[in-house]
Amino acid sequence: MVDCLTKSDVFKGLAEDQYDRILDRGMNKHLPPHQFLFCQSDPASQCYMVTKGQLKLTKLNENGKIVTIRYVGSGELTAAVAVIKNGVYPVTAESVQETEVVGWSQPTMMELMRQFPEIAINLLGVILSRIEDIQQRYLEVCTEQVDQRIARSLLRLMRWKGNKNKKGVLIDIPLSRQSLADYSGTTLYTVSRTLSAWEKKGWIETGRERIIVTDPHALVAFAE
Amino acid sequence: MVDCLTKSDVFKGLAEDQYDRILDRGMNKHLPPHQFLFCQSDPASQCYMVTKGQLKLTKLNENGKIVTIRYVGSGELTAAVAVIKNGVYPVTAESVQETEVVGWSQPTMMELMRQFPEIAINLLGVILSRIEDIQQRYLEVCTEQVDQRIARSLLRLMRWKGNKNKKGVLIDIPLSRQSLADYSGTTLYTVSRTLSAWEKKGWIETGRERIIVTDPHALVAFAE
DNA sequence: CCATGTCTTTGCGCTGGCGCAAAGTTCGGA
DNA sequence: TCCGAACTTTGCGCCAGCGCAAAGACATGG
Repeated sequence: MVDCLTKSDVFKGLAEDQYDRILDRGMNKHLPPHQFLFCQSDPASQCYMVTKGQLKLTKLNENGKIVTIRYVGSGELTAAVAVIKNGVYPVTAESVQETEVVGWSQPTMMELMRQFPEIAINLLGVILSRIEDIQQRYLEVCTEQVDQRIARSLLRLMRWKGNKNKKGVLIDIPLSRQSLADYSGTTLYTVSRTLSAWEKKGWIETGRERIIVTDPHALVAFAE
Repeated sequence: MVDCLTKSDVFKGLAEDQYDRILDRGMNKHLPPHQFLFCQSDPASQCYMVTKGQLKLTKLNENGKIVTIRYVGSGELTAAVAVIKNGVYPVTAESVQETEVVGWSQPTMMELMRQFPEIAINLLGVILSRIEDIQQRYLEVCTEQVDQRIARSLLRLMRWKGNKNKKGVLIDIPLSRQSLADYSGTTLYTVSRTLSAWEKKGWIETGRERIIVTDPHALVAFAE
């Protein structure tokens, strides 16, 4: 039995007891912060649903340069590639904080999809949203200036994991300048300089691995 | 009845007569060059399979800057979003040359997927490959230099639609400097300069909207 | 309370690549 | 055969953003 607040979109439309049975077929795993769940180029054996915490999906090029493809939060599924193809993981998954996941092997997932055809259809929908997200980010990185991209990244993270408090909206994961740079397709230095400028303008408030967006409206306008 | 050389991966595993019946459920469309099949932000009503020619999928940002997401050739499916979600097309599809497609409406596709569950599974596989492609391109545009990206784009197009002849491998679609720039996330000028340099080195041979890769090996090495 | 490691900031110089402008090339149609 | 439109090339100047270096801020454990 797993303590999962958000039921994954992949399993929506299923009855509670069916959902429980599906969870029982999976393997629970617990990850301390900064632990790898799977690595790029490893054979893809399992797909995972995050039940607590969050994963960061990154991709490396030949020269060791890194880029963050997306963050995966509670209730979200990842490594769908392991469900269908006998391939390798195209990305690396690393826990951001303490994180819990449920993993299903390829045969198990196949069996579940046959038993509950909803799942395949839902999975299609989830993956399509993901394509749209990465296509949008591809467009941005090709056509937008660095500071616009940083603004959009912040807004994206804010919508995904923003916690409203008296000061503004806190992005509720440990987020270093380097992490934000990897997520925006730029460098540590440029992120630092840009955030400093925005802090002076009163748009955000920053701390060590912590960002509060105090004026989301200004950021949205800036991102155009 | 449609003259389609390559059967789409989406319909593989189906018997010939089933395939024919599926094609009969679709609507044939013929497009002259540079015609739009559908436009970004239009309600997504149909998904399409290309049976002849090729489509270019592009995406615009707010300032009118354009980027090419991918090319779609004979036998490939596109606008899968129309199958599952009641959303809008996230990209614009434009014919490169004279092109023929078959289109299916959302209800028809849903019905076909229920009748032939293979299709949903195949579709998942196709879409996953597409995610991997765009994720890889996202990595490249974030981490690689412009000339490396142009090299990779050329190689990608070469593998996709290369025709070997005595001189080398001809990329067999009309491909302007501007198109290659849109596909590589750079500008017309930079592409022109880069191709000129490569031509001097004897790696390629160029003409108006035409590129022959005479030394693929050198290009591969350059792209690292 | 200090020590050590990690994260952040900022000055500075450099350069990859953008984009204008203008000339050259190619193609199709009249 | 000539014209005009579309495509391509190249010189030139400029600047956004990179990345080193060095100093500062913050957190954790002994």
